[in-house]
Amino acid sequence: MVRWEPDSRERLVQAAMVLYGEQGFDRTTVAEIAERAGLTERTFFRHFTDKREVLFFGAQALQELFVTTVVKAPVTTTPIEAVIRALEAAGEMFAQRREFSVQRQRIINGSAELQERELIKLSTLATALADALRQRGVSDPSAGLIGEVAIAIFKNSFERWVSASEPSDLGHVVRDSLERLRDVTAAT
Amino acid sequence: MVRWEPDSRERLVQAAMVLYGEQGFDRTTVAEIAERAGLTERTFFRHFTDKREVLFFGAQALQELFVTTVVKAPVTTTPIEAVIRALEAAGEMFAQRREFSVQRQRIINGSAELQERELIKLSTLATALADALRQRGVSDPSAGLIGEVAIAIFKNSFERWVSASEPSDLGHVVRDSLERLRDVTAAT
DNA sequence: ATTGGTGATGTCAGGTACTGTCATCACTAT
DNA sequence: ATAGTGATGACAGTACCTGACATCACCAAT
Repeated sequence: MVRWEPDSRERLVQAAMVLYGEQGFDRTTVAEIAERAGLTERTFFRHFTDKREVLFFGAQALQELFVTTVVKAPVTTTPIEAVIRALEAAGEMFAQRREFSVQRQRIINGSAELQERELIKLSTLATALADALRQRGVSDPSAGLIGEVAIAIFKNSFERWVSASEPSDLGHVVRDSLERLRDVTAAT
Repeated sequence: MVRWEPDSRERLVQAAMVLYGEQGFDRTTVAEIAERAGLTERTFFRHFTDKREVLFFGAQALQELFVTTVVKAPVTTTPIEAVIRALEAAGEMFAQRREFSVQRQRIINGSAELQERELIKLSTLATALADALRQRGVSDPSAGLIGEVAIAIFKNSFERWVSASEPSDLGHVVRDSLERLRDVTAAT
């Protein structure tokens, strides 16, 4: 007889998604989540540092995808192009989980606390991108700026992609945003 | 005999800055702050929604400055130029409080929680900027993008300005970042 | 087969952030 | 005088999160 059911982590994520979706993040307690997953509150906090983190377990994978895409781009690729390719690669990753992404975003948009967490994850991504660019020899101040702007594009594109009535290609939205940025920043 | 000393709000801000600076944000309790200000914990939470907000009381003024600068810019001004002017105006505001800004930023950089709060304030600024641009007739998707990118530039510039050994002009740093962005996004 | 170590979980006690509710009382207007 | 107001205090309670120790299926070595 097994002492515990396996995949407790996944069960906690499932339970949290359902409850956050049904009652909202604020009105869901960690005790409820744990109970629904057949576990204890204490165990929840062994798997996730806090109540919010349960929705952001995928962030590290995304960051790794970003970084390796940038680092592995051909030497002739311009910095901005390398970064845009990384965003496109992320697009493919999200394409397979559109429904999940939409639900998750709905939950996040319903809670200021969750939005804060999302923003700091994106900020970490920006820093990671900047580091990857420096590895490619991009100058220090430019790397930081490109990282930030890339994330601005990503955020903007992702918002549009998630809220679109017709499922579209995130990669295309990203390209479109870059074009728009060029138009808009062009000197008069 | 007066029942209470005046300026309780300011006293709380003062006390919080000192204690956060001395012991760090995490190891400071609201009870300590209140005691140092000669008040109770409950009163702290009447003035500020949470422990972090005490460091962000100036955000609204900054936002108003941003928005009015953008809205009042001459009709002939391009969107990106209007936004950059707003950042420069903010630069003048910060110039008079450089020491305070440096100390405040040191505190924020020492706490992940405070960084989250700062990011959502900046995000709100981006939205406000986008709204102001729409008022100027900028198309919907562009307005959002410009707002985000403007904030990316601001964040980047402010970081450099605060960490510079020699006090510099924030407005110049902003201009410099925009130039850099143009170079970097230019199509090959 | 026995033994002992390991790792995931449970149990319990406690700290701190934050909230709701009611009491207090200088000040103000009538 | 009197009643109303507004900022504060007092106190109880909830929920997030942590530290410390106990439990016990599983596994490896003897």
